[in-house]
Amino acid sequence: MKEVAEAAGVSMMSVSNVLHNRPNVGEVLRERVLKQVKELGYVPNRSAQELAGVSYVRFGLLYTNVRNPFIASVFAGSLTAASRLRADISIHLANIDNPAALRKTIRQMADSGIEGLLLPSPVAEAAAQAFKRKPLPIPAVAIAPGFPVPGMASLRCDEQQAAFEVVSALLDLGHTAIGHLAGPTSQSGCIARHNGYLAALRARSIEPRPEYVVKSEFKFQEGVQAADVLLELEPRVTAIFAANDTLAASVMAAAHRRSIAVPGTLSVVGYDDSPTAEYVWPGLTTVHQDFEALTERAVNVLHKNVIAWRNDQSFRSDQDVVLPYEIVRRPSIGKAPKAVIERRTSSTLRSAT
Amino acid sequence: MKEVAEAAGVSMMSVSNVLHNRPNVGEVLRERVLKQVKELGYVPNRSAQELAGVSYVRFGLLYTNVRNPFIASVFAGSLTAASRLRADISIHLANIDNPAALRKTIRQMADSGIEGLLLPSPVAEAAAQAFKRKPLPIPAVAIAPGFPVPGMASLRCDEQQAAFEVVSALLDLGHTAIGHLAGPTSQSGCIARHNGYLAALRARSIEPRPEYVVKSEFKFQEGVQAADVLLELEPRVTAIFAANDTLAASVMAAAHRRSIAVPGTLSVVGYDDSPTAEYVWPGLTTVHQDFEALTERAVNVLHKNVIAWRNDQSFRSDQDVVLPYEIVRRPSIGKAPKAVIERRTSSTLRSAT
DNA sequence: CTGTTAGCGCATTCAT
DNA sequence: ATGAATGCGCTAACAG
Repeated sequence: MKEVAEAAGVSMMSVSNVLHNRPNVGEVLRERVLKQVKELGYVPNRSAQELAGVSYVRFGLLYTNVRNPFIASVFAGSLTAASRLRADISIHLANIDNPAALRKTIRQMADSGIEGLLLPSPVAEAAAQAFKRKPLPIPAVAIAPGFPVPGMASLRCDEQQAAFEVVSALLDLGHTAIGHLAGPTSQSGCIARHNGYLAALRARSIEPRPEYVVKSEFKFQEGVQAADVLLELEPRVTAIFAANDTLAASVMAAAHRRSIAVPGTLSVVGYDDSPTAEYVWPGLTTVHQDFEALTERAVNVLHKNVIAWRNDQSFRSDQDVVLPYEIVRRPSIGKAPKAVIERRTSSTLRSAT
Repeated sequence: MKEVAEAAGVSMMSVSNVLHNRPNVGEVLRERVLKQVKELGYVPNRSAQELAGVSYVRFGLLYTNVRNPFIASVFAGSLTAASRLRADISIHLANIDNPAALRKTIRQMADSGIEGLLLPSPVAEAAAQAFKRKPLPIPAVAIAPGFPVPGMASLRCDEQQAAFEVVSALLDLGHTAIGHLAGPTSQSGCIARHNGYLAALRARSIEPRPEYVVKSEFKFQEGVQAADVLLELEPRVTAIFAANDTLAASVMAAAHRRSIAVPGTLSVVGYDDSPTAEYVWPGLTTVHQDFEALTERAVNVLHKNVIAWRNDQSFRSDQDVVLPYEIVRRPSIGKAPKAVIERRTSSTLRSAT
C-alpha cells in the first residue's frame, strides 16, 4: 500500500479511504489512486486489516447428513458467497435428534466468535425447536425450509405453491384421481408439498380422498410398498405426485412391476430434480430448486443481519425471502387415460382388471 | 498473550516459545505458562501471527460436479482437516473437458497464493493430462483415483484389489458365469474395477468371456439396457458385478422385470456403498470407501508436501497412499443356483426358459 | 479534503 | 535460558 501511495503521490490514508469508498476523498485523487492500484496489482492484506480492527464475519454451517444430495450445493454456495464477502465459514456436523446437544454446539460456536449460522433445512427446524424458549445467541438463516422458521430468517422456494402448480398440471391433463406419496412429516418441505397437493385439488372442487395419500420415508423399498398400496386402490389413481424424486422412482418401479405403462396409464411427478430424475425411465417431471443460488442469497442476507446485530445485540430478523422454482417437464406425465375420464359420469363402466 | 506472560511472571517471548515447543525453554517456565494459557483461555490471534510472518497454507480444491454423491464428503473432509491445520481452503468449479482452461485455472490459483491442490478423481487425471509436458506449478494430491496419478501424490483405496475380492466372494459362492457391467473408461476407478474382475476370474483359471462385459455410462436407464444384454446371454450369468451402485440398481430393475429372483437366481454386487445400496431391494453387497477420512489424510499429506516445497521449489512427490476399503455384505448375493453348477459338467441339461 | 501518529498481537533478532 | 526492541500492513482517531 505504501508503494501505491508513493506512486500516486498521496498518503497511505488516502489510499485506504479510496479503497473503502469513503466520502471524504477528492475525485482527482481517487482516480490517480485507483489507477496505481490496478497497475501495481495491489491487493490488501487481510490479516493486517483484521489486526487493525476490521472484523470480517465468521459464519457457521451446520449439517446433518453428508449423503443428502443437496448438501454439496449448500457447501459450494456458502463457500463462494462467503469468499466474496471475505468472510470465514466453518462447517460442522450437528446432531439434530438431541436438542440439548444441538443447543450446546450452537452456544459453543457463538462463544468461539461465530456470528451467524447457516442452517439447511432439517437443522433449522431442529435449532428453532431447541431454542424455543430463549432466542438464538446469534443471527441465523434457514436454507430451504418448507415454511418460514420462527426466530430466524428464511430463504426458500414456495414449495406449497410449486406442489400446487405441478398437481394443477396433472389436473389440466384430465387427471382427477391423483394420489400423493407423501414424505416424512419431520421434513417441513414435505408438509408444504402435501398442502399444495390438497389445495390444488380443492381449487378444482375435488375433495381430496384420504386413502389417496400414503406416507413413506425416503427409502426406495419403503416407497415401492407405499406405491403398491396406492396402485391397489379402486378406482385406481391415474397419476401420483411423489414428495421427492426417490419416491417417484419407487412409484415407477412399482408400476413397471405391475406392467402399468408410464405415462400411458399412470403419470408420475417427483420433486427436487435430483440426478435420479434424469436417470429414471421415462424421465421424470419434477420441481427444480437452485440450491446453490439460494444458499448464496442466504449468506448475503445473513451477512446483513450480522452487521445489524453487531450494532444492536437485540436485533432479530425473521424475514422470509422466497425465490423462484422451476417445473421441469419430462415424459413421465401425459393425458389421463380415457376410460378414467369417462368414469366420472358412469362409474360402473370399468371392470376389474 | 501479554496477560498470560504477566500472570506467569515471564516475558511474552517465553510464552511464544512455549507455545511453539521451542527447545530453549526451561521446564519450570513451560509448566507455569501452560497453566496460565489454560486458565485464561488464551488462543493465539491468527491474523497477528500471519502479519508477523507465520504463513499458513492455502489449499485449492477443484471439483467438476456438485451432483457427484461423494463431493460433499470431500468438501467436509477437507474443511475439517484444513481447520485443524489452520489452513485456508478455497473451492472452485473446474472444467475438465478443456485442458487449456484447466491449465489457466490452476495457474491463476498458484499465482493467487494457493500452495497446494486437492484434486478429486476425475479432476486429478485431467490436471495430470493438462500438465503432461510441464510439471504442475504447485504440489497436488489426487483424491480417490483408480491408479496413482503421475506428477502428484495419490490417496486412494486399492479398487482393483477390492473388485478382485468382491468377485472372489462370488466365486466362493459357486458362481462361474459372472458378468461385469462396466462403467465409463474415462473414470480410472472403473478401469481398476474391471481389471480386478478379470484378475479374480483368472486367479481361478476361468478365462474371462468378452461378451460377459458390457459398458454403460452411470445412468439408470442406460444401465438397464446394458443389463438386458447381459441377461439375454446363453448360458445366462448367475452373478453380475456392476461398476457402481447405480448400475447395480439398474441390474436389479432389469432382473425384476424379467422375474429373475435376486439373489436366488442372480447375485448382484455394486461399488461405492452410496445411499442407493441401502435403499434398493434386496440390499446391495458393495464396497465401501470412507471418502471423508481419505480426504482428511489427503490434506495432511498435501500439507507436508507444501512445506517441503516451500524449502525447495523443485520438490515433487508422487507418493501413493493406499487406504483400506470395506466390503459390505447385504442380501443381494447368494449361492449360485444349482442348475448352473451342474451345467459345468453337462451343458445341455438346461433348456430355454 | 488530506496527512500524521499510534497501535492492533505476535514473531524475529539481538542482547543479556 | 530468558528478555527487550523492532516491525509486519493496515486503519482509527486526530490534526492540519
